Amino acid sequence: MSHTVGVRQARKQRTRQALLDAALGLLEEQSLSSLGLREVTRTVGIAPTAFYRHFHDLGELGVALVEEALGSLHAMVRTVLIEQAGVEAQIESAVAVVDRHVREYPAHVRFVARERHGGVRAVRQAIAGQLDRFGAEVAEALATQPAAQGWTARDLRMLADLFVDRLVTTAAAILDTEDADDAEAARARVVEAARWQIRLITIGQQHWKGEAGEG
Amino acid sequence: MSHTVGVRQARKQRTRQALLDAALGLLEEQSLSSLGLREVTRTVGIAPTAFYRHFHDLGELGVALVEEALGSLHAMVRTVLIEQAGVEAQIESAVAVVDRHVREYPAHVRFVARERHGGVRAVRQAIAGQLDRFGAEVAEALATQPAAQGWTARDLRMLADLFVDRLVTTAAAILDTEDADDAEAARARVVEAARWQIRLITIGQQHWKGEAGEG
DNA sequence: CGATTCGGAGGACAGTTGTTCACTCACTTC
DNA sequence: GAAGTGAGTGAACAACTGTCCTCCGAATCG
Repeated sequence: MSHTVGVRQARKQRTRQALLDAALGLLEEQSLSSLGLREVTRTVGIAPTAFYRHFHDLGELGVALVEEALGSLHAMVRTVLIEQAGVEAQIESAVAVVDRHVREYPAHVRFVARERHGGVRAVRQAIAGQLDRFGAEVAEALATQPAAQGWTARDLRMLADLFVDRLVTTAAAILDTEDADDAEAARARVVEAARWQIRLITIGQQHWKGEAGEG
Repeated sequence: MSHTVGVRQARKQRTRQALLDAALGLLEEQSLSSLGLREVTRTVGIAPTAFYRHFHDLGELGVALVEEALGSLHAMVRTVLIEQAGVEAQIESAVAVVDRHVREYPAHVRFVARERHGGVRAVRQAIAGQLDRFGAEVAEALATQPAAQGWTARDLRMLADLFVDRLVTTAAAILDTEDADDAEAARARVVEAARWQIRLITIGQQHWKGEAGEG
């Protein structure tokens, strides 16, 4: 009973992961719609036909990559918005989480930024779906905060989307600093600008009702 | 002296434009790094080798497309921020300009959104350069407004970038509504959300000094 | 008018692509 | 331990790619 999972199935999942890893590596310098099936299998070291044992399509592989890249996103909402107390601490934490995530998984972030509006419909929809769920979760978390009492669900959602878009844009902007003159300094500037911008949005949130009470 | 421009040069520029148009059309359903040179010349109706008379590379064609797509951007700053008086009118005007621009040039907008983080470095840099100039111009325009008196150039630039990013994101989001169930309604929701979000940012701007006076 | 320039045509080149088919052979199952 | 499953192989297919070279013919120039 030492192999309840099955040697075969384990080996299959290992080459499946190898395909995902190889594709992610190749996608650092091209986009999914130009990636070749043979290109991927060649870098893994298997025959081209073996690819079909795992995916019908390169698009299907792309969707799997989206899951891998954005699946861990949801745990972050809790980390930032629930475990932290105080607006300033939340801003600091949110930006820090993004910064750290880009440093740890640059290829995943690049993939999402590139394919969010890329040429493969299925992948675009997968990313849009994940970000939509993410926005909903942030809105839900915001609703529990004292600063958002009395807000409609719709307003909370628009605010959440504003935060999410800003974090996604920030992640992409951090990546772009990699080939700058002084990469680390440029990165610090982007992160600082993101903190400033989110703080400004928060101030807008706090004064919303007083300024533009909705009819 | 009726042909000072030259029949030859005019014909050349006409096929050059045909190449750009054909490429833009093909790029609606794929990304630049997967676009084929022969694919483009085939839809134009010329021999593959004729391509080299106009561009060394498909990347070079891409850079030309960036110029075509984003070159008209700078005139918009004046339209929105100078010709309009009053914050509310400016917000309305900015969002309306984006909405109209996406409706008139959807392929150009899609191209920019797709290639902003796409697989061709030269095109990425061209887009980044244009958006950078755009941000600088918005910051400059903001500086003339009474609401921004006493702000540092750095703060104005971060605020401008926040506006620019929001408008770019909105343009891309509008495009995504094209294949929704009720496209026109979804589009209206996106536009309304953008207005709401920009209004909130503006409120943050107005209360910035009072809340977080910098040392 | 003659000479020259140059946008475009057409053929040919070696490589690459996705997909098919029949196959092997280690693992699983009974 | 025999039968069956299924991940991976390897050859072959037609279709396609970017680029090179030579050539044509109309627009330009002196």
